[in-house]
Amino acid sequence: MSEEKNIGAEESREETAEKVSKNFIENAIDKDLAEGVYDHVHTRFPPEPNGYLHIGHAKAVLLSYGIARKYGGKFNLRFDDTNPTKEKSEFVESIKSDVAWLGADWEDRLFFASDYFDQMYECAVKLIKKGKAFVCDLTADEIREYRGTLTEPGKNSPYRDRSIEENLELFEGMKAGKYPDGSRVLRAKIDMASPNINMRDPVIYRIARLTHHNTGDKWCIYPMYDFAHPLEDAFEHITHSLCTLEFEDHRPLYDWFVRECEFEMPPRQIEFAKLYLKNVVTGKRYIKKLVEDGVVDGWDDPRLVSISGLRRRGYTPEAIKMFVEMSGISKSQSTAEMPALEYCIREDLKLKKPRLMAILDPVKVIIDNYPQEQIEYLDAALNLENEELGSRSLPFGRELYIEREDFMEEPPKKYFRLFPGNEVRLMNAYFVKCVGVDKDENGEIKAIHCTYDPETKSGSGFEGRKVKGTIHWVAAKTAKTAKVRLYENIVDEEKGVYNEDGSLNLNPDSLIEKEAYVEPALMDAAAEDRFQFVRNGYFVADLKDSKPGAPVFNRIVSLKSSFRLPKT
RNA sequence: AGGGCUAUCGCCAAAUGGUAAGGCAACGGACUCUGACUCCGUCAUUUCAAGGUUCGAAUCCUUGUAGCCCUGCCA
Repeated sequence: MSEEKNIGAEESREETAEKVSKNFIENAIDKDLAEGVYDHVHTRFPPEPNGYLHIGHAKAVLLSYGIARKYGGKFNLRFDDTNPTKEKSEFVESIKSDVAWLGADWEDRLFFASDYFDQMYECAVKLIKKGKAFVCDLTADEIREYRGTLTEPGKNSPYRDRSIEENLELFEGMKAGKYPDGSRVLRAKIDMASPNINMRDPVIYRIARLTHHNTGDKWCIYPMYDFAHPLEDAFEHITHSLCTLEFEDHRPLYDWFVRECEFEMPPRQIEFAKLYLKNVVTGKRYIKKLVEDGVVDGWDDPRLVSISGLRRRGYTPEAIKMFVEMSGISKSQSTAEMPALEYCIREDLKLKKPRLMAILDPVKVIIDNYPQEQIEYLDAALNLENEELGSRSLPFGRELYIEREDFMEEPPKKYFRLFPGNEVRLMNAYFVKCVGVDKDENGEIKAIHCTYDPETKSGSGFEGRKVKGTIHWVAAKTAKTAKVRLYENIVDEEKGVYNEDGSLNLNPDSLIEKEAYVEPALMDAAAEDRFQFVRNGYFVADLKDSKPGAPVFNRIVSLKSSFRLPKT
């Protein structure tokens, strides 16, 4: 216990030293701690197990977990499973796996709202006994009518003044299954004229004979979110219950339940803005349709921003954490841009991962003055900026592949790659000079002829002359092929995410698969190994489709580039 | 008789009455065996608007404006 606190305190010092200012939630917590409202911090992430987590949830997970860590407190994972119509065990498993992957450690504190159903029932009884709740026989439609509107007050239910005894008996009957589904509800007795609609005698229990993923058929009444959530927080001794902005209007109700149920250390709800990404689809119904239509390869398709999709795409938990921290916490509705996320993954992988060569769009180069059958093994560093990564043996020969875009027969100004008469460096190897081009009958380039200069070998210390361009390559004779997948946004950013009818405006080129020539060392890649393919971007060996000796590479993100071919 | 919340650079975001941080993006330039990285420089005389208070206002007051959320027996 005290050891944990020390670790937390140490981190707190480190992190505040780096971070100039705190966010508004940390300020509020500081104040609570200073005023003695709480003497510790305990947070939670409370998803409903009704779907998969996405990048937006990552903010909520990492924020609550991060705050707990920062203050030397605890963090719970709790499934808010009070509505069996939408919830499945499949989702609790995927959510647990995603939260764990993100690095949020709930230790032994995994909870289910449904584990508290007995306690919640007791709280409801307590409210009835205090005259603060009543059983209402109005139909759903009638309740809606009685509720009033945004601009008009509601009116009291005719059942509002039932005696405590009658309410107790009726509520017990509800629990015992005496009444049909939907025939009665338990409501809090608050104020039908409140300008806050949430306070107009909200429903707190409904009758529904549904099999619950956790409690089975034990219950035929289920508590509503507004009643259940504050109780869950209180039962777990949560201090700061962080949630998103749309629950702001529910806070008075949250506080009302906590007060009326008479908890000793009431939790405090604080709301923050969700994290949206520009031009990115997160809507459940849209993604569901993409999956059903076979447009994407499941909820973990690398083009999706589900946590599992991001993982398959090659994003790291570290990068996602960096992104969430970079985006900041506030109450103003905000939409981050994709390049910020891309920056984070590049930044994370830059020094950590080896940089090798692969040719995505090959054209052949023949080095006329290089011995016909010779293969030469070069020692090439895996990452010039991180020597610890070591080097690999890189085969070089007379015939090579280079990228088609690295050669132009008639180059524009400032093109300093390969063109007739020009000399470039083959990365990790020699200078080569273009001396001619073979074409077929259609004028398509079949091969580029070069000569090389043996004196210019990499690492030889050759200083005789400099060359403006360096290009990457793979030796033809030893090249292996691997499937690569290049991803773009699944929707068309230029013309807009949505069509006029509300459907998604899909980008037909969101996935391009090709066979690439790769250097032999890449064939050892295991699933989830990440690399930089020099000048092409960062790639990951696909989690699902990579087989030993036959990796499939997903492009995580391209490299930044300021190179622009002048328009002709 | 509506209520709640939010407005600071293209995008995030700090500043807690003391003279507009930082990051992403963008744009110059240097360097370069990745047109990457790195480095250096540019990028809000002004904080939604208009008034007011003050020696001093993004911060306080007034009046507007705009955006988001709320009328599930969903969460």
